[in-house]
Amino acid sequence: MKNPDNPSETVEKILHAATVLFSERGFPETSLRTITGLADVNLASVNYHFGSKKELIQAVFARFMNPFSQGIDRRLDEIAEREDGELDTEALLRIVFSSLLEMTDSLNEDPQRFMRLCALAYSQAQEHLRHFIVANYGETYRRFITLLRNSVGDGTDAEAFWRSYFSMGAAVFTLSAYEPILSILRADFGQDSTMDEVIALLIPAMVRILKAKP
Amino acid sequence: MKNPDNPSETVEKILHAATVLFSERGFPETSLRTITGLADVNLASVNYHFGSKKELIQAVFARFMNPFSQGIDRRLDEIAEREDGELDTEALLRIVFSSLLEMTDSLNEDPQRFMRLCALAYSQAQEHLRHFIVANYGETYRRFITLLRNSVGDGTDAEAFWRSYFSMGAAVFTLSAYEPILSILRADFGQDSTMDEVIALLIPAMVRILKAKP
DNA sequence: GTCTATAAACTGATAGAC
DNA sequence: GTCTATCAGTTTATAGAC
Repeated sequence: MKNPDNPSETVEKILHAATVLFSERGFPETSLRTITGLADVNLASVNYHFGSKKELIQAVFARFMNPFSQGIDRRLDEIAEREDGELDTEALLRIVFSSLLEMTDSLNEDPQRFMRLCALAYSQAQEHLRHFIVANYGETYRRFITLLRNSVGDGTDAEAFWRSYFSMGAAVFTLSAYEPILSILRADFGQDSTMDEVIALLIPAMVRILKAKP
Repeated sequence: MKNPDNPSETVEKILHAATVLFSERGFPETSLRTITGLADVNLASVNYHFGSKKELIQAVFARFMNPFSQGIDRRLDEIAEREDGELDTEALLRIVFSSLLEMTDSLNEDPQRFMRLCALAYSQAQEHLRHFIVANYGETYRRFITLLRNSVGDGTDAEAFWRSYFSMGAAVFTLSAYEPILSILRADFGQDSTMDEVIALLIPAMVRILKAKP
């Protein structure tokens, strides 16, 4: 992007439209024409402002990931400063989810959309995107995962490693498909759940996966 | 397909090549030219044998899903016939995983490939595919999910419902990304895990998610 | 059933006027 | 910074010869 610190109105319109369309259809299924059409800007403006479609995809992620990783780092810093800094498994998971919701709230975007983009980043042929994410946010990720490993207690490294992916899968899968799953719950049981309620069920479930057997 | 019961060699070559390429790149990223090139058949043969790219995608799924759902039904039938038919949560999960591995083994395909196709079916714009799966295999799914619900004990329906999706996410996410996750385990810990070992860790983790609190 | 050739419709990207 | 027009490359799908 030409000037990431002061995005023009056109840039913001493109980023929002791209977020909506990418999360609903996937990256290759969404053409630049569809994005510029929804954003009501000229087709050529994507290449002018972002350079290419790949760089637009990365910019969409950076818009979410920058405040998200900063939120996690800030919360970890605050706890590290305190003498009695508690860092049990549940507290660490709460840090992630509160950072996630704070970020989507301040961007005025749906958390499900961001989770869906994350799922797409790992299920579609977007090698450039995974490299971009690891290169820019890998440090915060490694800091967190080390703390998480220390919080889950004994057990072999390989066990703890796979359990962390089991719990990540539970979270990413459920939250990225939140709306369709919810519509099944409504149809089959006539019930409803807010995302806060789902996260309240999800956190203890993740703790139970992550913790070594009692 | 013209004659699903006796697929020609051309049809089988196309289905295998499509399985490999779709699972590695996703559906829209894989062109019919790439598929017919790898299968070493003529470009026009896909439209001749399957009608369209959409129907090819559905045929790829049917090849896996038919023996998979039949395997689950057969095992459930066998247990239902026995007087002492045990149907606890772990036994039900073992039925799914043994049906999965039996199916991929008899097709001589990689289970990870099939799990990756499943993840893609729900993360890409393939509405037609999700309809196809629900229409053709929904009955076995509902039979299984009812037994699973009965096995997990008390708790509200909404809780049990969300927990079943948490555990499904843990399984689909981990197994569909088995190779890339394994390469991280090798790089960071110098360790290795077979898929059988991962499933052996996964089943108790899923049971712990599914079961209401002790 | 298999092939070639081609239609018809997209795609991302860019040159150049304003 | 925005626009039109267009290029060059791709895609799925099909018509028609063999």
